This record gives sequence, structure tokens and C-alpha cells, in this order.
Amino acid sequence: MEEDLFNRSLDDQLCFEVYKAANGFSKLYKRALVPFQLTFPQYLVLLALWEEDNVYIKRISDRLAISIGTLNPMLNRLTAQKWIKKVPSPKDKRATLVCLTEKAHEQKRAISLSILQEIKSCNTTGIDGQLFLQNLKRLNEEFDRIEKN
Amino acid sequence: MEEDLFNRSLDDQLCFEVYKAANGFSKLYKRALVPFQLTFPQYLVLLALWEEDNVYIKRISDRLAISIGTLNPMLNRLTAQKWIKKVPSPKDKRATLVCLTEKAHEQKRAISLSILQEIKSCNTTGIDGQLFLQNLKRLNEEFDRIEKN
DNA sequence: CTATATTAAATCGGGTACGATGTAAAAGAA
DNA sequence: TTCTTTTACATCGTACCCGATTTAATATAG
Repeated sequence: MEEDLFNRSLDDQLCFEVYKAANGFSKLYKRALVPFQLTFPQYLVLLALWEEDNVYIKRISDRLAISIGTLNPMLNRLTAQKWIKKVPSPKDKRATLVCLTEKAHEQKRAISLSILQEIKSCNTTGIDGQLFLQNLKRLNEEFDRIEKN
Repeated sequence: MEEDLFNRSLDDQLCFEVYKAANGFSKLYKRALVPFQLTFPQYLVLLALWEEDNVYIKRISDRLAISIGTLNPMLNRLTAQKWIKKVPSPKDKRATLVCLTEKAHEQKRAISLSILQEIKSCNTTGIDGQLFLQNLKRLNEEFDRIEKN
């Protein structure tokens, strides 16, 4: 009865499927991003900045749900590769503003296209993208809520 | 028209929601695993071994979709903490068999219970677990297929 | 039977990923 | 104003995570 709760097969574990999917996406995007020398998390940062440029590091950290300890070294690498620029905030001497470089604006289209190309190789039959996204968002909402406690 | 393909909002990206969900799960499980000094990926290894013990490293690598480069150091840490044991295979001198220790068998129930407790704190209203899992499996199938090419 | 190819592990380098800690600045309370 | 708390960022240690390379052993081909 209760026993099967402790004998859940690996294949029935939601956490495991999500884990694999995340690594799968990371590899898929990596292939598309190789020409630009970008990693998947770095691409997420650019994605956030293309939507809203010139923002505090804290803002990116919140939006991507990446800790400062992870994000800051990433931003330094992106700066070294001339994708972004760190500018001290004039209003708040603690804070740092992050903005895109010309290179990042110029390459946006090419990057998106390369990813689109890669995604096309993926047969999405049997996947309900809308419902899938909906379930994921609900789950992430819950993770957010728990985090706040 | 075509333009919106290049202006997809961060919030519409499946890859991003999966990315966040994976990190969320990792944190959730981490809390449950703290008393056992285990990480989430280490727990996955134990999960695989509880199901099928005394297997080649390669077998675990395939089942968890974790590269040897990642898995091998993990196994060494699990060995150091006395969760598993590495035994040279008698049939194939290249290969190494991995098997669970007494500790791993004894603690199985307690670990499962701790995780169950943690999961209970999660309000799953609005999440269709079955359908969610189904979509994830289809996606991972596709990632597998692409990998093989 | 020998030369070649494949396979299982191990190792390495670069890049996440997090929680804990430190530091300086800003915000709030007294 | 001054004391306290909070905030933004930076850094550190531990643990993934992968692709590439190396090494030894097995399997296959000629």
C-alpha cells in the first residue's frame, strides 16, 4: 500500500525527468551557441537584457532565479567577451548597472536564428507545448513561494 | 509576423522554465537530503542502484544520462562517504562494478521519508502530474534521439 | 593470428550552481 | 543625528556538468 511510495521507479520521478530535460536543453542550445562562444546560461542573460537593458545585477538575478554567487562570475566572463558592460550606478553606489554592447545588439538576430535552426531538428509530436509550459509555470510558482519562507 | 520568433519573451521560453524547475527541484531535494549529507545528483545514483544494484559505471551513466566525466568523481565521493563500493569486474578488466553498502540499504527508508516530507510542503494544485510527466518523457525521448546522431 | 577498431574508465579544463561570508552603502529607527 | 538593519555586490569552497583526451582491455577484421 504505502510501500510503493518508497519504491518509486526512477522513471516515475518527476524530478528526474525535469533534470534530464534541463541537461538536454542545455546541450541543444550549446550546439546552436558554439559559433558565438556562448553557453546556455549566458544566453539566458542576453535574453533577459534584450528584453530589458541597463538593469541592476540584482534585477537579472531575480528574473533568472540565479544567485549572485553564480551570476557575478558569469557577468564577468560576458564582459570579457564584450557582450555586456558593467557600469556603476550613479544613484546607488552599492549597485552596478549591466547593459548590452553593440556586439550583443548586432548578433541578436543571428543567435536567435541559429537556435531556431537547432530547435527545428526536434520532432515535437506528442508534446503539448502550451499545457507543458502551464504546468512548468505552476511548479516554478510553487518553488518561488517555498523559497520566500 | 516572423519577427516575434526573434522577440520571444523570457517567460515564453520552455527551456527557461525547465531550467528553473530543475534548479528548484535540486534545492527542494537538497533540503531533504542535508541530514544525510547527500546532493540531489548523488541521490539519483542511489535511486538507480536501489532499483538495480551491482552494475557497471557505464550502466549508471546511461540510465541517468550523466557523462562519465561527471559521474566518476561523484561515485568517488559516494565511495568516500560509504554509500557505495567500487568493485573491479572479474569478466571485463576494463569495467568497474558499483554496489550499495549496508549503510545505503539501511538509510533508504529514512531518505525516502525525508523527501516525502519535503514534497508535502509543495502545493501541487493546478499541476497535472501525469500529463506533465508524459510531456517530459516525450521531450527527453527526442533529446535522446538527437544525441544518437 | 595479428592489426585495427571499439569500449570502459579515468582525468582535465572551463563553466555553472549554491550557500556562507565579507564589505560598503543606503535605509530605517531612536 | 547616530545607531541598527537591510541591501547590493563580491568572493570562497564544494559539487556538479560536459566534451576532449588518455590508457588499458576487449572485440572485430583481414
